Amino acid sequence: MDYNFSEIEPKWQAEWQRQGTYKVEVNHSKPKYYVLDMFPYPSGAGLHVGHPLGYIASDIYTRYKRLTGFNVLHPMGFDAFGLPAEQYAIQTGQHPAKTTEENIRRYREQLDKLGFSYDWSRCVETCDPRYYKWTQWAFLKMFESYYDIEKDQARPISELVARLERGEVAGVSAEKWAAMNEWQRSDYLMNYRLAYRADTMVNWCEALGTVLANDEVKDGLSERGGHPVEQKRMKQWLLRVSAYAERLLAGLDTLQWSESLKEIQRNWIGKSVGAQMFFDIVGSQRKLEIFTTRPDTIYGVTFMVLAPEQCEPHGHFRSLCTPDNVAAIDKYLADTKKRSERERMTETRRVSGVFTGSHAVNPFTGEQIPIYISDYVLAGYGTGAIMAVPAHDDRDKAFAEHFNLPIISVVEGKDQAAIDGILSEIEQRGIGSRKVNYRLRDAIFSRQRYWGEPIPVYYKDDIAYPLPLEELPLELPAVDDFSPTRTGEPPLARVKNWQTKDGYPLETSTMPGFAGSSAYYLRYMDPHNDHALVGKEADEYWRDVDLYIGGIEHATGHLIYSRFWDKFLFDLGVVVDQEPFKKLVNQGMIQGRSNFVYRDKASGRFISYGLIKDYDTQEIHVDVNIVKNDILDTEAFRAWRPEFANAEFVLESGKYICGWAVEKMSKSMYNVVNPDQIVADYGADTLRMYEMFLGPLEQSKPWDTNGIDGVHKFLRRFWNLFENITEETPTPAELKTLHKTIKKIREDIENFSLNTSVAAFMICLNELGQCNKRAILEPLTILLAPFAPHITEEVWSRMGHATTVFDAEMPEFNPDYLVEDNFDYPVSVNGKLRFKKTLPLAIDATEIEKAVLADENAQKWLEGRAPKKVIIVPGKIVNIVI
RNA sequence: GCCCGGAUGGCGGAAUUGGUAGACGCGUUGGUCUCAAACACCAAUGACUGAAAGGUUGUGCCGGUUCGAUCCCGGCUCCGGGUACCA
Repeated sequence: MDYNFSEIEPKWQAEWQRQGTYKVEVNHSKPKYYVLDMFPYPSGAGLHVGHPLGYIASDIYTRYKRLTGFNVLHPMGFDAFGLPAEQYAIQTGQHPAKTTEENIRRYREQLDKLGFSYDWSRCVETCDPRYYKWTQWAFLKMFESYYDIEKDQARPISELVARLERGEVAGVSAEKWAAMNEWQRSDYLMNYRLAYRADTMVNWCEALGTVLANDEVKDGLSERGGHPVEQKRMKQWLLRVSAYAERLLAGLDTLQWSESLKEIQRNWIGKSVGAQMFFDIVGSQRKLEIFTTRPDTIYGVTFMVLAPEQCEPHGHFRSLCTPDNVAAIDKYLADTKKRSERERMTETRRVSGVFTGSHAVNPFTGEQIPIYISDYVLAGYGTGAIMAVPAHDDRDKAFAEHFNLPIISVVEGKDQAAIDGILSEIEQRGIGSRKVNYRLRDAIFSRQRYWGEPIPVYYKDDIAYPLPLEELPLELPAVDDFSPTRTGEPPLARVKNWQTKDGYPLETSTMPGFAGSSAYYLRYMDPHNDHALVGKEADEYWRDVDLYIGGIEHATGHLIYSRFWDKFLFDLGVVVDQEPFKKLVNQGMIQGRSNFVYRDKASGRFISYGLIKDYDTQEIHVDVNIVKNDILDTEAFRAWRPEFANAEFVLESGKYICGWAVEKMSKSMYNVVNPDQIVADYGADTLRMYEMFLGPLEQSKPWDTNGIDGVHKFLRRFWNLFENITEETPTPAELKTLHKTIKKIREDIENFSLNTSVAAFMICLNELGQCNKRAILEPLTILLAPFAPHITEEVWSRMGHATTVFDAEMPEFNPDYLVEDNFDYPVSVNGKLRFKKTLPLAIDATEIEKAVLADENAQKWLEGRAPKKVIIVPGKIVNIVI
């Protein structure tokens, strides 16, 4: 009987579904394990061969954990809100809900064909009101919370109000609070709420008609679509992520993430420790506040610099601009504004600036130093003003050289003791204090778009009020036009009755993409709970994600927001763990491998790759699906496109060889490989094992089907062993092979070294030869089951088992089978002569030395040269030094 | 610029982290089967040299430590990723 994967695979997929093989429930008699994939955005293009890489790895791990006795939660869902569906809707008028639903169905079909062990009864879709009810709920909780610095956690805003009423908040007396009207109070509390509305500089994308978060902007262009992004002042909802900066940073140390990923997050949080200092201003009562990490260089300060925004007509330091300089300053401000946008695109920098006309006083030297304005100082970081030390900072130096300002060298290298000394003095003299600054900004939380969660807030006299929790979910209303209104308002402004029951207008912007993905891992634990995001029992059992697999591209977005969200829920007492993702593995990207044909410009014939140097040819992308091992299927090529119907070829060795290159996987390069095609040709088990065999999981690599036959051949050989299974007793050599393989596979899975484990299976079969003994094949089947679930399930049932192979137990490694009587010692004589000597393992070093020196080979070599010493690494090597 | 990571045959990649470099797979060559091709199976396969045994050389480049270095140290080159007037 042949290995008929196209019959076996659908049969078992249906059977697993019928039996609910992968359904999991809370089970206190077993240890839990939670394996999570980053859920996909269901795009219209469907899955390509790169998507499943991480899913296959996590599925192998899930099945392995289950076989070793864990109760494994392994869910899947869809990140269904997002821009592409909406862009498509604007173009075609098709409702995003409809296209999203279709895409999800297609994704689900494709995923099912690969034999994943997801518990689909726990599937969540972020655009489902039953799901986004809890996204909105968390938002309202954030709105009703503030960050208590002393307790170092989020607390209800009502506690802050109570403290204000008692006059316990610095700067606001009880009387002052009592005297405030509703509008003023709302305005004041907005400075504290964890979800707040503020007038801020935002990344505005004209083409997309919406604002974007910092992590959605790359090199001044939108991440989706690559449209230009500009800075604009707008009123927006934000999340006070910055309040959690220190906890987000400290928490990293407790996680089993790759160092590079942790480093990306550390840089993004960007903690810097230094001092906040106040400089007197000549002829003014005001002080100039700066932040520096190097207070020890204070004696080298020769000028001050302000960010341009500080000196705009309504800016903080406009008053420092003296009348004779105002004209020059305004010209400079106008120039920088224009320039900054252009420069973001070209990345060129040049020194520029203008003198304010005012001077500050160096508190340590008493010297008067000029105050400049320059665009190299950023308004958004620190205090938007710096003390310039040209001798010890490259940017300050460039500026000083350009404007002929003095450069005074004062310190050599960074000396923490000196810094601490100066800091103490600064604090003593009351001119500043120790201060920590973070680069991490609050996350902008409104998008001027339709296809997202409505923000559950309404307005009364321009004051924002939360919708009562009982009224959640606030469902996204139907519209038939998805573009912004004529006045530039979001699509929800078109909705006739977009208001509360009492007629107050609702917020018209929606939540960003990261909202729905921030707590989805919690919802999987208890997906049908109508009373809570996650119930106590479910949360206390499943706790956190033990293993999270996904792409590195979420390092500064989802993985920051999600950790923030989790910490907030922890403060609320809703979840028991402070970190959501204990261990995280980033799978590499699968790139496309394009193929080319070469058309001779003179004759129009197609020249095989090895011969093109003799012709003047034009390189043309050819569909990789009609090329195998770089050999073109010439008939398929003629059928591919009408203009090639009569193509003629110049072959080498009877074949047309194509050229190739690694490029991004994309339709236009004809290098997209669809997993469905591979599954049809080779089966899901082959695809699963081949994707793992391709190389280390974390590494990016081009998709290349050149080696897939080797893996398929392995499965066929495995299948054939079961043809005439016998009950014979295995030989010691066979048992040794089996246990060597058990050891290797178990270690490799634990280390995610899945490429070498596939190799280990192949070595195992090579060594076993035609061995068809049940005592060997049965444990081998269980071992292979995580990798190739269908074929193993089939042979398992043919071996007479009534239950699924995944209810079996993973075979244990027994070291006794690996003990050998003799061992090959490689012997090297001073690096020249090398030979192998078989010696008993259990003999002591001097005996080994004697035996080696007595060896014929060694004696011949050593003739006339006395050995100085013999180095023996037990069980490994003998080295004779002459 | 700064911070991470990497470089091994014709190709993808192994190497118990200081102990026989190149596992496993692909490709290539030769063979068996076949009228033939495909499939399958067997064998060889880093390079140079040699009829062979063997010899020489070999993990991006230069140098060092060591009996011994893909691995450790110093200095480069190139490639990938993150980040960027962050004071």
